[in-house]
Amino acid sequence: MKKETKNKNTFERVYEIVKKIPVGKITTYGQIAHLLGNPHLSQVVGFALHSNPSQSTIPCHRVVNRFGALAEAFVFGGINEQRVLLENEGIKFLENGYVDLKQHMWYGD
DNA sequence: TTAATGACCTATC
DNA sequence: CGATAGGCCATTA
Repeated sequence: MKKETKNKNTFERVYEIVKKIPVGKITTYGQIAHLLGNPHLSQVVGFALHSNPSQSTIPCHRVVNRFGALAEAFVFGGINEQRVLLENEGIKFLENGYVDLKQHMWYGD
């Protein structure tokens, strides 16, 4: 017996939010978790992207940690690849290799 | 099946 | 002020 089918899990919630990120902007796991209602869901957010069931649909490269640094573990072909992707969208990187959160930090809608 | 981990963040001592 | 532990959800072994 299945339970309710329209039960939207937090996972899908994360996907919806990540997919809603406008081009040229980025967000952090904590921000998404906060939008979900629990700031501690940040772990789930990272896991959602890790599973990446819709890698082609979910711009994981737009999601960075709270420091504005990209997760070196999730880079598909190298951190450089991600930097190029973000720069291609108009995101500027700092000399330290971090993203300028003050410039592209996206706060939900 | 149970158990433990994980691309994290926040709160507390 | 600095460091530590906890927490939440789903996936994987």
